[in-house]
Amino acid sequence: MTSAPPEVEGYDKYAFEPFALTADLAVLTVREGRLHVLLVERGQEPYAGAWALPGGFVLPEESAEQAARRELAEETGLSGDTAARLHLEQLRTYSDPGRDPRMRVVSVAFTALVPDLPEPRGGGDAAQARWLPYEDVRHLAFDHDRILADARERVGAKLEYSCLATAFCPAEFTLGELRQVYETVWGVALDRPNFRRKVLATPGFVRPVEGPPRRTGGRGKPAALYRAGEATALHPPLLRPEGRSA
Amino acid sequence: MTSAPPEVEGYDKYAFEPFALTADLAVLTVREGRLHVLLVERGQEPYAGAWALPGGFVLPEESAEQAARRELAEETGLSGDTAARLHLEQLRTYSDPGRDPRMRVVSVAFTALVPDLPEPRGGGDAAQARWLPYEDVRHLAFDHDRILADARERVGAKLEYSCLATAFCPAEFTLGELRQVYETVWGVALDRPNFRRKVLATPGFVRPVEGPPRRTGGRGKPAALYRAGEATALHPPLLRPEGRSA
DNA sequence: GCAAAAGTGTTTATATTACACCCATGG
DNA sequence: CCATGGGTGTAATATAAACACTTTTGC
Repeated sequence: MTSAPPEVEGYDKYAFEPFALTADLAVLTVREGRLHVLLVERGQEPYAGAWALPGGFVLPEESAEQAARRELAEETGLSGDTAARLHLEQLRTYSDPGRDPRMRVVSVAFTALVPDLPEPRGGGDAAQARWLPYEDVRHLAFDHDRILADARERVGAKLEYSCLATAFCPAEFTLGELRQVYETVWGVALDRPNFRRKVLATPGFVRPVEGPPRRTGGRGKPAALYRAGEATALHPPLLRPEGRSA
Repeated sequence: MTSAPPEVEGYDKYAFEPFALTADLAVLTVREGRLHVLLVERGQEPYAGAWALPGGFVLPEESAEQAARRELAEETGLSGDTAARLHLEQLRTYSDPGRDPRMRVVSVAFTALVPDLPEPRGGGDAAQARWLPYEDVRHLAFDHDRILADARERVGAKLEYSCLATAFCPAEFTLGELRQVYETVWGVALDRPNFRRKVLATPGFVRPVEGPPRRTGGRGKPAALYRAGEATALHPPLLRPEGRSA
């Protein structure tokens, strides 16, 4: 229910301790066989000089998701057009009192899965923005360590039963690249032939690219190219060998 | 990132349009083979007289989850102790500008799965509180129709790969009751023998109750009793016949 | 006895797993 | 020609689905 604020009956917006709302992003990508996270170096207190997830305050006329896209474009130099098309997913909201020393700040966290992008340039409030390997990340500002860990867990689980993995790939990709996404996020090796059959047996997961141009990931035989299909769910799911879920 | 609010550098908490934060709950139960939702009738404008999800404002020293438990206890007459033990799960946050006509209100929505409880008594801001069959619910206040639909979808998906279904059951339950949870939420009939094997084959899903007392759900042969086990994930998952996922 | 639900067994289909093997390319 | 990754085939195993049958209760 959404009745009037406590201690107030006449909707006096300023009569109670205000909340600030931020949108923070865990932007993940697979680069050189390792999971990477987009981080910014904070330019001001608190936590000046520390690494943090990109994000910022939600403006009065924005939804949290709009704010997330805007902040991402501002802080990384992505074009607004690219940011508008990104796969963004709401992760959860962090509302513990005291998570920001200045005032009551509630953060709506998002997860973004992106293909390997060019190195970002800093901008906005961020002193600099960089991709860092997930394993090397420690001691982020605020409760961002926890947010990042939650994002990683969620992504690992969603790969099992959704077609999300294609979001890590460029528009056209080989099945080897797609498999590498799973292997990187799950940290296991998958059987190549079985992976291929599984993916191709799922209607709408990937669609072969017509023109028989082929491309190689480096060495070896050139592979057929695919695009992401229209399906979003995976049935039956692709379970990881030593499975866990959310 | 969480730098200073826009248009402000000195952390003047009152210099920008304030947000209010609410916690709203989709409390679901299975009753007489149908999914039911706990709703309250609004006692004041806006939407006075309309049905809404229980919930209310997050207080300055609370997290959203604490607020959700407190509001649930207040509005339904559940003991604070019961509310403290409920299975509560954050669903998502709704932040569209304009979702509340009075001011900028952001809602953190939770889903609660509860066993068949006694009819609630109204309290707090609510004129009355009632269980209503999910299928009959329409035209809730604010964007609560959407929140409720999201909650239902999430619960249906989570039954597949988590042990959540036991949250709908009382402390001791029969496998028939557990199966009815699945059948009700998914709207399909499940094969009894196969369901039984599947549940018993999952370590930690249910634990048999020692004393061989047995109980019947109504007619038929008395069934063995079980308690919820310590497992939270289901591996491999229990897929619904005509599957979908989140 | 009959209906209803529990519980056991069995058969068949489908999915997963673990390999062996050939193909095309770069160096 | 050999290392590397793409792609095909196949047999062994595990899981899921369908259904027949016995048991125990209330009425």
